[in-house]
Amino acid sequence: MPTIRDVAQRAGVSPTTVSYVLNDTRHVSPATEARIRIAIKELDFKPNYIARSLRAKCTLTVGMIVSDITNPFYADIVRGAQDVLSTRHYSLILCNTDEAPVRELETLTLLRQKKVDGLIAVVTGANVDAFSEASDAGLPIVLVDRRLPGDHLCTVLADDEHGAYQATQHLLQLGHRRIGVILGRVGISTSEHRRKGYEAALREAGVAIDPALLQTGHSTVAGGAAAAKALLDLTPPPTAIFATNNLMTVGLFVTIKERHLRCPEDVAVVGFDDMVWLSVFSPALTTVAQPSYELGKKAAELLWNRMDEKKAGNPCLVILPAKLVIRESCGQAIAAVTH
Amino acid sequence: MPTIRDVAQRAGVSPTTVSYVLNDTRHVSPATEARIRIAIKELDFKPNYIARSLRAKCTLTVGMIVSDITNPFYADIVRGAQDVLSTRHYSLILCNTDEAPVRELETLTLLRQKKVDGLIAVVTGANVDAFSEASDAGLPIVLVDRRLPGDHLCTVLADDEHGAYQATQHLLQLGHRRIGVILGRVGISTSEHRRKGYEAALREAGVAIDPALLQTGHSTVAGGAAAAKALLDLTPPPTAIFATNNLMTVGLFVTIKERHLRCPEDVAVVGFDDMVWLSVFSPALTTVAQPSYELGKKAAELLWNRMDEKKAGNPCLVILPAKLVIRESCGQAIAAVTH
DNA sequence: TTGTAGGCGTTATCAG
DNA sequence: CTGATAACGCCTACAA
Repeated sequence: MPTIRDVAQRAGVSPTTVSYVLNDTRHVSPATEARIRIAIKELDFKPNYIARSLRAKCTLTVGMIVSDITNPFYADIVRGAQDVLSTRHYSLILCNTDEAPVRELETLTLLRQKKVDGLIAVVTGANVDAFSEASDAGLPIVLVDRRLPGDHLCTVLADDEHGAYQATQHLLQLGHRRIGVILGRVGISTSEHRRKGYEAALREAGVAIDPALLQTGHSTVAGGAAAAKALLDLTPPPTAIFATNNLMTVGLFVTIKERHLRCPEDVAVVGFDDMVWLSVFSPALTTVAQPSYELGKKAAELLWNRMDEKKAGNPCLVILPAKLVIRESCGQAIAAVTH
Repeated sequence: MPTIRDVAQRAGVSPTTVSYVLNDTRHVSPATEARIRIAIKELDFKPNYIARSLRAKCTLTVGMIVSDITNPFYADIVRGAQDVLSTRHYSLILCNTDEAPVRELETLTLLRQKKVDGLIAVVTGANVDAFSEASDAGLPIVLVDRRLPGDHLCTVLADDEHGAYQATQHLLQLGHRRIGVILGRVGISTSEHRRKGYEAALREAGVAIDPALLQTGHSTVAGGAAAAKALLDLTPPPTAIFATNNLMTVGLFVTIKERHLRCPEDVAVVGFDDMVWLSVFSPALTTVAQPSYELGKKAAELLWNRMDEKKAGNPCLVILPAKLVIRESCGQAIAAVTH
């Protein structure tokens, strides 16, 4: 691999000058510049970014922490972030935590050691101090999807509460009164917000909140299935179920299928998160569509501002709308459900 | 940020010794080691990996190029690779090409400049020379999912041909004789292999190959929908359609839904790629399941061998089995289809 | 058992 | 308009 010195030698100038033309950072006579460019071409010289990073204290790399890239919701977020960052010539180191606080912490440390210029993270909620400390130490950080208590960091969220509110309200309008809800881990801000939206809609409709109708679990297919079983085992069972994330929704359908129940005839369902394939199979899922791609995009834009202008600014909170997409899985209005 | 010198000073030793205890690379008296460790703790010193990389010529970072992380198939591959590499303390720079050769080339160059220790790629097929050159220049590379002509690089594939063969054979056994197939871009090795498998099954069954029944397009929902329309517009239309990747399968179902056709009654369908949610909605999809996670895992293992032992070895070709998962979307055996 | 010194490939200050 | 020169933070002969 040729270095800047090789180029300099070949062009008969000093490495300094080569560096300057490379970065277009001071005027160089057309003649020498031409010679240098030729040398660069001939040697097929490409600057070593590691060396540059060491010197310039800037790596053009940002860290991205999500719980699992395999979850289409996070994949969308990553893509959104990546699209804006790659435009700015940043690349992205991707890390999965699987919701494990230790891995999150290790990852954070690793990324700091690799000197990423910034960080976008979907947090587990367990490492509040570590993130604060990193931020205080000067690392630009933007959280996506979930907030951290205190809101000391820049955060981009979907309007979970309103999304859940709309979903629940929709079911209420269809005549449902016993509406089960499947929530993710307590302690994650999204679960909290979605529960609030659910309760707000019920309260507004004058429907009493039955704690037995709230089931929480890990945001996985298994977690959703377990919660679904608990709900369907109630007497009477709910006539509708609101599953508040994509994997748990799948778990719910696994259970529905296992029990040979029909949707929406036996249970109406509203999910959370949207994906193309949810609209083409039966029952096409009524769901709260999160602006997943935009979440990532917005997070990256905020991060970029902070990295670029070095103006840390105050922590900010951006909330993007979530909207209900009505399809078949809720069925038609039902008269009065009396169990 | 404290440096190794700060630690040395605080412990009253030379930076050298600190470095040696850090890397456990030569014997140090217990007493000094203890002092050093205390200093490290007190200063909360963490080595700067950029500096280390520059010196050690090893970044503990590998590049991963896929066409789109938003496609669950690639997300799985990435996850598989990541799981094995993170165990080895490597992190991963993720890049999307969207099948654009230019972006692929830019990405390759960028990753080389960032001095990744290795590269895993799903190639577009257009930059054969660039990849060879990088490999010749000493960059360990493993291709996944698609091969490049000449097979000069280590490659991990799914058994596309046999997968497609099984799918087609299954449809034949059910009595179908006019079987349409929706293929991805020609020029991508997977399309070629899947076509071969399809044709082999037909040939074996003594069914003539009708070119009108082969439709190709971009591996997107839109591409799949277009191909589906072309097939369904034939007279007579095929009684079964084999869609050879996940996005195109969705496109097929979009079209089926638009035309108010029933599956499997009006058209039987076999897809490619499996995902949890495909098994819970109706019609549950019969599909050729690729070992996506294992593809990534295997690729990373091969890459790791090359990076670790510096034994480049010969290019190798690993083919992982793809297996047909039978569900409802093919329906029951039909007597004899005579159009 | 420990330390000195040089260099990895760039960039940036300062001087010419 | 151009060049020495000194870092950036770490590793590793070589020397003691």
